[in-house]
This record gives sequence, structure tokens and C-alpha cells, in this order.
Amino acid sequence: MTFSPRVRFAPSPTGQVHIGNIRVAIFNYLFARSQSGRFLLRVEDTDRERSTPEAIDALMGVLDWLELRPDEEPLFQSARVEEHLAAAEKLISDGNAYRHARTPEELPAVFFRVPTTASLYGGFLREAGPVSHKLFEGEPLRIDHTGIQYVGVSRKGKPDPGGCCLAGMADGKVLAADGTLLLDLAEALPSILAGETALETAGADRIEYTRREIVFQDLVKGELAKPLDSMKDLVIVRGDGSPVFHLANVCDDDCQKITHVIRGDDHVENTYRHIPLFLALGCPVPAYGHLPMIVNEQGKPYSKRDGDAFVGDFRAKGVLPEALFNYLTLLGWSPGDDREKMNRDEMIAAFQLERVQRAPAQMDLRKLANLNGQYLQELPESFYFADIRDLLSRTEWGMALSEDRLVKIARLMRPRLQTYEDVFSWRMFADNDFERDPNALKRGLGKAWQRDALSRMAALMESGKTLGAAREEVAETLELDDGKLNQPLRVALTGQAGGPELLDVIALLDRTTLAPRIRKTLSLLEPSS
RNA sequence: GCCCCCAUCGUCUAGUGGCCUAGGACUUCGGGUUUUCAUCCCGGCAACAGGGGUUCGAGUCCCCUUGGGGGUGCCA
Repeated sequence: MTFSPRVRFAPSPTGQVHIGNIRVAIFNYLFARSQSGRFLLRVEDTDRERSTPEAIDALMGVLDWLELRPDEEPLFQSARVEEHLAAAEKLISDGNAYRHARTPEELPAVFFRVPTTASLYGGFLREAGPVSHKLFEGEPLRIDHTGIQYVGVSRKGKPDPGGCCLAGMADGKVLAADGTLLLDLAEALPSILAGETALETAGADRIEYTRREIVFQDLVKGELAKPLDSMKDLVIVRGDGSPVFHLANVCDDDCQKITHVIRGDDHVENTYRHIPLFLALGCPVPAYGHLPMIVNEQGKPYSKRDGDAFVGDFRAKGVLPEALFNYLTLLGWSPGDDREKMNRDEMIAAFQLERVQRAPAQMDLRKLANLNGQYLQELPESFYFADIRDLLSRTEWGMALSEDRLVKIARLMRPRLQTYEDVFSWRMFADNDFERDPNALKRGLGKAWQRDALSRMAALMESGKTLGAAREEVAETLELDDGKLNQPLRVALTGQAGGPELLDVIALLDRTTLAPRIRKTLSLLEPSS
């Protein structure tokens, strides 16, 4: 039997696609392809406020741009509310969920009860030894069918309020300071669960129970576990009747027959709740893999305010999709050898979830730019020219450039191009209103002799001399070595400290603009006072 | 606070008990080419968070500390 995994990317469309989210999509895609599985899309559009048609378009546009095309029709979560609510009803009638309002003001919501019976957990539960939990003196312990409320003792001896689901302390024994058994939870459980009993014990000193924990094998992190006594029953249907993420997510994963859930690290806590939910619903539990988060250049998590965090931003800056895809793949994963620039087939062939890193990864925009540059260099020339033309047509000066000159410029500038964004510095070829880089001005024209030499050159050129002749004459007059004038000249002409061979650049500049360029650059250096 | 997870150069990473004098890439620095700057080529700096174990031997296994991340919602 061939096992064919099914994975999904399940974003909620909010207008912009975050870089961390798209990396999750990429890893899902790579996993599916490497396992001859299927890559599906589920649009979690239950937030009607933000999930606008525009937001969905943006999402689809990004997936298309990166060629992350799902193998089946996308599932829209909003279309399945009936099924989600039906699942909640089933859980209620099976005794795995209950309606409850925590305060009189709240409408009753549906809570999923973390199962108290070990047999309901399949292989996902294990015992972790006895625990004795000290209670704060004088504070009552409250137990009803929604869970246990208690006040523990903090390390500093202060009251430490806490609570957990009934499952967390299902065999708990509440004891007085002298060891007297105040309550045997195992005995009382049936009537508590039935809602017949709500207890409030005074004089309790401690509660002793066997700790049990949910365990699963994470595909990237290995064995992960969490004690039941750190969990609470969770809302799965709101008071207003709308299903909560946890319910919808689990139902839809079952609906799409998802075998492997590959998602961000921020979901690991949810997995401890989703596993019992699958089980209670009678659905097969998928395998899980949690990917580390991406952090920004400050090493902090990306927040809404961070720039450069949306896929659209990279696209707008002229990052090639192949480069972004490749870079993001390398963020938190490596093929195990020294390869970095890999095409999609190579990445698919090498991809293994076990090889993904377990710690958060920090974005390095410079490395992305470098990689993008490599992709740019090998782009077929016709595509390259088309992209350039497209970008430059956004500017007036770019429109004015003839096709012939544009091709020459594009060829000359290509070797040092890292991002398409850089093409906007090509204005120096078009007119005299290009930006002068202040640092370049300082380096090339910071000294008085440099400005003097350039001003002499301009004067000579204005009297009809060619640039070459002017340079020679000035070099001779000022007794300057060969090449000494090149750097000041480059800065005066282009406003930049670097670039291609100076003569090649000059060859592409309109001869009549040479002297005015120098004059203008020099004028910018004159004291403004 | 409590729960869960993580930890190799500045950054992304290789490394699964001896092959590690810890490798590669980005960044950075130096040199070569270049009448200049850059591209390019060559070279250098730079890390096992700290402390205890286990072992003949530890970056690799265990524990503690520190640091980081995630969670702790009728958000997703």
C-alpha cells in the first residue's frame, strides 16, 4: 500500500500574507511533493470582518506568484459552519462537551471537556508519577463539572490561584493537614460529571493525584508532552453560536482527510487540545510537525508594525519569487550539505521535515538580496529586459529612455544588480536630476583639490573640449597621476561611488549633459549659507 | 506567575560520542585584477551560552543555571 500524505495550508485571509505564514505554506508544499502527497488549501475565513474578497484575492495572488498551487479546490471554512455546529452537538450528546455560562452576564457557550477517562486518549496519554499540590491555607477548593478551582502556594509563599480541568486531577485526594481524607475525587467524579454535585471544601491542605500528560511525536521536535493538570476545558462554540477556531480547524482537517498538520510553533499548545478533540469526534489523529517562528533583524518576533514582513513587500521591491522561495526554505532548514541555491526539484528531493531546525530563525535581508542577485544573473535576458521595462515605466524618466539605450544600460548594470529596486538608481543615465549619494560626494569630492579639478574640467568642456582631453589637461596642469581623477569624476557624473567601468558608463551618457552634470554636482557641495 | 519548547561564528547553517585544528554561505576585513569604484578571484577575522556530571573520549548524552521563543482568550 502506498501511503499518500495530505497536508494543508490554512491561512485566515487578512489582506496581507505574512512571511512566516508563507514559509509554512512552502514547507507544507515541499513535504507533500517530496512524499508524493497532496497539498491543499483551506481558507479560514470565519472572521467576516477581515476576510474580504480583496483579502482572499491577495492570498491567492501570493500563492500563484510563488507557484504554490493547491492540488484540490480550496475549502472555505465559512461554508462549513453547519458541520462544525453539528460536531459540537455530537460532543454534547456523547457527554464530551457541555453548555455553560461562566458568569450570569455571559451567554452560555459550548465547552469541550478534556476527557477524564484514559481509554479515550488512544496512545496519546501517559502517567507521569504522583504529585502533591499544596493549597493555600484558608482558601477553599471548588469543584464542579467544569473543573477545579484552587489556590496554591507560590514559591514565595503567596496565594497562587489556579485551576484545571477535571481530567487533570481525576484521581485526586483532597487531604487535611493531619492527613484526613476530605474528598476522593475518583469516587465523586460520576456525580460531579453528571452535574449533580458541586463541592467546596474548606480546611484542605493539599491535593494528591497522579499526573497524566498528553504525549505525541512531533515530526520536527520529537516527543512533546503536557500535563493534563495544566489544561482547562475549552470553548468550542461561542455564546453567540459561532464555532471557535479549535473546533472548525479539527473538523475541517478531518473533512479534508489531512494526514499531516505542519504549522507554526505558535500552535503547539493547541495540539494538546486538538488531539483529544479528534479522538472524541471519532476522527483519526493526524501527525504533527511544528515549525519554528521567524524573527526580525532585532531577533524579536515580527509584529504587525514591522516592515518587510509581508510577501507583497518583497514582491514590490522586485524580489524574484524563486529567490524568496529558496531563501525561505533555507530559513530553518538545510539539505544537510553545502548547497544553498537550489531549484525547486532539488529542494523537493532533499526535503525532510526531520531536518528542520528547532529554534526560531532570524531573517537576513542581505543574504536574501545576495541570493536574489544570483537568480537575477541567470534569468533569461528577455525576461530580464521585460521586468526592467516594466519597472522603469513607473517613472517618467524611465519612460523617456529609448529601447536601445535601455538594453545597453541594463546589460552594463546587470552584474551588480541584487534587487530590482536598484534599477531606480539608473536615473543617472536619463537626466541630471538623479540622486547624489552624500557619502559618495564626501569620498570623491570631499577635498578641495578634487572640486577644483572638476571645476576646471567643466570649464574646459564648456569651451568645447572633449571630456578625455579635459581630463588630460587638468591632470597635467595639476600634476596628478593617471586615474587620480577617475573617482572624483565618477562621483561628479553619477553621484555614486561605485558602478561599472567608468568609460563604459560615460559612453552611455549624453555627451552634451556631461559638463552640466559636473556643475550641478559641484553646486550641491557649495556651502548653503 | 504557571505550562510547553529551544540554544554552534553578527546572521542562516553543517555536525547524530573519536574523522572537529568545529566546515559552508551571507556580512565584514585584507590582497589580486582594474588608469578609479564595484563585479570577479584569492585570503583573513569570527561560534559550540555558563556550570556540573556520564564516558577512555562530549559541540554531540544527562542535570542545573542563564538567555530566547511559544502558550496561558467566548483570537486565529
